[in-house]
Amino acid sequence: MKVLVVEDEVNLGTSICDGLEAEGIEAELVGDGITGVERGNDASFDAIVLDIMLPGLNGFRVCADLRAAGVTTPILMLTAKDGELDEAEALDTGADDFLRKPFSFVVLVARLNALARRGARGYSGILEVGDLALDRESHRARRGDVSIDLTPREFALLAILLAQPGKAIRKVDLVNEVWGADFEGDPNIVEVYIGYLRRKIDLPFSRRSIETVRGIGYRMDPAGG
Amino acid sequence: MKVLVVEDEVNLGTSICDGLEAEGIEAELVGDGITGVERGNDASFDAIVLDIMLPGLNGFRVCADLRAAGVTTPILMLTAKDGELDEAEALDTGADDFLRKPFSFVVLVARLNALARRGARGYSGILEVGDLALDRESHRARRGDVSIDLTPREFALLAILLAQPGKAIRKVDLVNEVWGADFEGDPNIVEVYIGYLRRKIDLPFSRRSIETVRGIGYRMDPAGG
DNA sequence: CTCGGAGTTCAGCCTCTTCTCAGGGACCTT
DNA sequence: AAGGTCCCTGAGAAGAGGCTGAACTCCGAG
Repeated sequence: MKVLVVEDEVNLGTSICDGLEAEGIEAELVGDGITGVERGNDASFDAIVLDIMLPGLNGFRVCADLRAAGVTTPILMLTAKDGELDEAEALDTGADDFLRKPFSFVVLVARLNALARRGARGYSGILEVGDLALDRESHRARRGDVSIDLTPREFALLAILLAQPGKAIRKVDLVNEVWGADFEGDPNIVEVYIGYLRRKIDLPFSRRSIETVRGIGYRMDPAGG
Repeated sequence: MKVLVVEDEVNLGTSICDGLEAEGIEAELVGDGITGVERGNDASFDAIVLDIMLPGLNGFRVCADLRAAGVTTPILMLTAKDGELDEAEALDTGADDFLRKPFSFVVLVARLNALARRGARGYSGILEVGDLALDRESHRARRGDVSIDLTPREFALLAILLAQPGKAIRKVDLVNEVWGADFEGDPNIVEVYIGYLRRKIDLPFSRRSIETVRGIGYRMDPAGG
């Protein structure tokens, strides 16, 4: 197993690499986004760990560029603790997983193993459940042959639901993922946006793909509605 | 049954061990992560209770190290009250189950019994007895192929019963687990909710999985009805 | 500057859940 | 068989949770 680490903070980067090698994982460190894109094209990596804050190109850009270049290596993004929308945006730009800083090293290794196990088929650019699909590249949803425009918030929310079909996701988790952990507004915002989504992806098609789990949150029907 | 408890807080650790021994479970206490890894390699333990906050190695690390060393003993992690992400990470690093602090002792014993019974098979997120299953992820029950929606109260109650199939559980314990120790309403509430559950999981299937133990409480038929 | 889209807040309405209560039934003891 | 205790269940009140339309802010495009 061989991993590319793109991280400009030298201390963090070297400690990640040292730790990975202690686990028997080969690790290569690069310190900026441009080099990251260059090295990322090397198909011999089993996974890429990518910080968001980078000199040159930021992590989102690196990720998007790699995907645009046809690289399918699994990418795990390191997001800032208080970075609102970072995580949804990470998935949005083609990352396969993310880890919020500060993160536990053990968890990093576990996630990398999981990603590498899934291999390159993990990333398709499209999240699909039944006839409902979310295309990260065109930033739109599709129900069958019908394209659906979504706002960024709607997109982020739907991405979280589609990533775990069948799983009931608590409202507070949805807020954390889409609006950020430091969101202090009205939690009712989730219901409002679920309402928007239903009017776009369910009502016009007489479907009920987003199920309410009263007292908990929402669940994506694994059959897509 | 023999359990290893890894907990640095001496009061909590000894009270867990004393409580377990009162239940006829042999318990051994160690106070730091490094000793935890050493003792955890002893295959004679039927389960390991592991706190996350530990001196030396934290709980995630202990868990990962044990798994890396090929130890398959079921591990139950104790997670902080407000650490929602801890639980996902616990499962990620190889734990079989988790319990959020502060926890009820009865639940701890129940979970340990469930884990030990399952043995090294691992945590699936699903409690299953006969053809009756409780899926914690989708937050639903299933009888055969039929999905059953449950309210949060019904879900919690059924979870307790399913965790200890065949064991008669006292009504007062059910109240404590589901409604909390400070519940001061009508104890008849248990009967009412047992009734709700029966109407959802038994009557439509002509089963009798929840048995009344007169004068005591209720028991889950280990055959699932 | 104006317009429109996106994001958010809020209040009212409606539905479902929770809980209480009381009557009747089941079971046990004497 | 009588009486007592325990359990079951239907009805309904109270309240929490969820949905939605309306209005407001913010911001960028034209």
